[in-house]
Formats: sequence, C-alpha cells, structure tokens
Amino acid sequence: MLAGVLRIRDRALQALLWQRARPPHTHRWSLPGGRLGPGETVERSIRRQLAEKVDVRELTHVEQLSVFSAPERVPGKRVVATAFLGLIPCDADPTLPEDTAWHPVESLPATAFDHEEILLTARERLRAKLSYTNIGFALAPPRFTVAELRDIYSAALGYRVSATNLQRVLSRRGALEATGETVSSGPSGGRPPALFRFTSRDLQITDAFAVLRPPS
Amino acid sequence: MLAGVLRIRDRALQALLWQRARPPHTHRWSLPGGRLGPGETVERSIRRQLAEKVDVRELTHVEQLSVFSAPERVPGKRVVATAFLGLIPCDADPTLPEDTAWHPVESLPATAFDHEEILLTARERLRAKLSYTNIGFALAPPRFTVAELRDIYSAALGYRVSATNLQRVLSRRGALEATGETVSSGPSGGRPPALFRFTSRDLQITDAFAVLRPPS
DNA sequence: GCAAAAGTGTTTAGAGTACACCCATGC
DNA sequence: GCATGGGTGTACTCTAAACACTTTTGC
Repeated sequence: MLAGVLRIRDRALQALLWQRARPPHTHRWSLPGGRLGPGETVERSIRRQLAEKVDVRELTHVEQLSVFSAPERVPGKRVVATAFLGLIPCDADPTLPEDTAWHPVESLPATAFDHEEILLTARERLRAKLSYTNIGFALAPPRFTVAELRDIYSAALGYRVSATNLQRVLSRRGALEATGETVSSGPSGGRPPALFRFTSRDLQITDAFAVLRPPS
Repeated sequence: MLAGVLRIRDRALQALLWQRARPPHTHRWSLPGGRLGPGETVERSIRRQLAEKVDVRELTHVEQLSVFSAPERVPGKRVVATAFLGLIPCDADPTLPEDTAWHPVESLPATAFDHEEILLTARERLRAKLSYTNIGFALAPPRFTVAELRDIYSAALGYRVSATNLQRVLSRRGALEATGETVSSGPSGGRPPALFRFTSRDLQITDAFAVLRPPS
C-alpha cells in the first residue's frame, strides 16, 4: 500500500517522498506506505501509515487510485501495491522525519520501483477531479482569496487559470462562497481582496452528467 | 479478485453470477473471480479467471474498480478483493457453465458477501463512463442501428435516451460513424435504418475537460 | 493622480436538448 | 394513401471563456 501525497507550495505541485537507506534502490526516493494490518480497511491502513510522516488531521482527502501488480515492479518476491491519492492543504506545514521531504512533481529525483508512475497517476486523478468536483477544498486553506485559489489551481493543473472564470464556475456550482471578510491589499497596492471558502469540505461531484442527462 | 461482468439483453443490464454449492453462503450468487497467480498482473489474472465462465474474446473491456477490504466482508480469514468491471457486447451469447447465469442488475437474487455492493459500483462506473467516453463500443455489436444503440444506452443508464441526440453527441465527438449500409425495415414498415459503428474499439475519453480547459 | 490588483458586466462561442419536419419503407 | 419508424434541420438554453470596464487600495 502506497500513497501519492500531494500539496501545493511555491506555485508547484509537490509530492511527499522518503529516501531509502537500504537496498533495494538505496538512496532512491519512495512513496510512503506500509502493509495492511488485520482488522483494518485499506483506507484506514493508509491513513495509519501516513500518520508516521505527517499529522493525519492535515490529510484533507484520501482516495484509492488503483492496484499496481506488474510482476517485476519490485525485485524479489512479488508485491502487489494498492495506490492512493492523498491531499494536504497548502497552509499546513507538517514537521517531517529526517529522511522525508517534498519534491516538485515536475522535477522528481530518482524514484524507486514504479513510484513515479504511481505519482503521475495520482496527479492525473487530481487534475481530472479539479474539473468536475469540489476537490480544491483539499488543497486550499480554510479561507483564501480568489487569487490564491487561482494559483493553487494553476499549479495543480499545470497551466494558467483565469481567476475571473474560476470564481464564476465554482460559485455557480455552489462550491464557493464569500465569507464577507476582506484582507488588506499588498505593498504594491490594489483593491483589497475578499476572502472565500468552499461550502463543503467533503468531496462532492459538482458536474455529474456531462451529457445524456436524464430528462428534466 | 472479483469481476462484475455486465451486458445488455432484453433491454436490461445483466450481471454474470454463479451459484455457490458450498458454504459459506450456500446457494447464494457470487461474482466470478479467483486468486492472483504468480507472474501475472491483476488484469491478466481476472481475464484468466473469467475465461472459465465466458469466451475471453468476447470481453470487450476490463478495468479496475477498487479494492474492497472491509474486515468482515467475508467470514473467517480476512480476504481483500480487487474488483473489476467487465463488459460483453449484446450480440455475444457465450455458453455458460451449469451453475452460472445472467441476472438483471435491477432484480438481483440473494448475493453472497458484498458482491451486490461491488456490482452497483460496477454499474455506476459504467454509467459515468457512458457520459464522457466511447465505452458504448464494449456493449454494442460491431454494427448497429441508432435505435439499437439507443436501447443499449437506455438500459445501461436506466432512463430513456433520445436516439436523435445520442447520434449527434457521439458523432460530433468522433466516436460514431456511418458504415454506409442500411438494413431493411421491420414488418411494421418505416424507413430502413442505417448501420453505424464505433470509430474505435479502445476506450477513449471523448469529453476530457468539462471545465477549466487549458487556453486554446 | 497613477499604478496595481480585485471584482463585475457583457459578449461570444459551443455543446446539448427539444422538437418540428422530411424521408423511405411495408402494407 | 397512410402508418411507422428513421433521420435531419433548427431553435433554444446553458455553460463557460474572453475581455472590457469599474472598484478600491498603496504610494
């Protein structure tokens, strides 16, 4: 069981990795994970594994990706991995163990086994769900300006997103609401931005039927 | 490893189930599946398992659903199941083993363990992908009239689909094309329908970005 | 006043649905 | 001819992207 844990920092999508001290693949970087214990579901187990790396309360979203089972994915005895996507908001800053660090997904270090493939799967899942769900709540702080949210979406999607349209799409779908508060503007001036929040902090599909909708 | 194998027949979505002869859950109906063998991926393994029930060449699509791992999902020793969705076109009619039969998903018999939950997960995955992929190819025969395709989509989705709009949506997306052939009309008359086919028989996402598209 | 950033108004484009209408056949 | 089912033309709606414009601040 492995998890691609992602967050946004410095306008980049980062992944949580730990450096292997022992063979196989010594010094390469691995996804956090562990073995399924008795009496726990895979979801509960992966949260338990991740608790050794980050504060679990900061894990705002966890979901299954898929099973990776290529016979040669790790040397030696056959190991099947159930992979997960985990998300952490950008305001969280968990203290990490010595061997653990964040790495931009765009410029990964040498990774162990098939962990890069798993990370790319995690990134694609996140990108897809940004489009038709409210999953942005899992990357954003509790309150934020539209400009901050635009930077989060831009970093996750890998292209520039328009703040204007982002606000309108999420608002129309009922995923975003203004708190009524504003923040003072920065040193270079400008109108003070309003603070927004996600209306729900549970995953919701906001654009269920792309086509072939049931008759209204 | 378990598979929810679905097909359309008699305007209904049907699932492949086999009746248990021995405990636990004697006489209840189970999903086909088996254990992962050494040196095979889970995808290859589930195809091998299903080969005992149906002709594998008729399996037009197989994909992972998720891992079901509730500790009490089966009595006795803890068993984790990787679940799959399998699809069979409606013109295929494989000869089945004695203990195996098709059952409408709308009126399932008594099922074993959590197999009904897995089947409903399979149905939801199919319904979602009908909306944004060309997955209909896996349920339809090689050539078909739009009316036949409308019945397939209607049965799978559980509501009446318009033949007019179905043809237009799939055509505009480049998933559907006319073969140029026509069939003679039925005994009650009517214009002879044209035969269509899917342009690809591999899964393709036809409506990738619902929103927040990259700039064009 | 002026630059900067936030936020709103408005136009445009495209997809999808609904529905009227035409087409080709059996009887 | 007429019913029947297939297929096309077209209008309407809705979403979202693009962009101009207004608002509100710092300096």
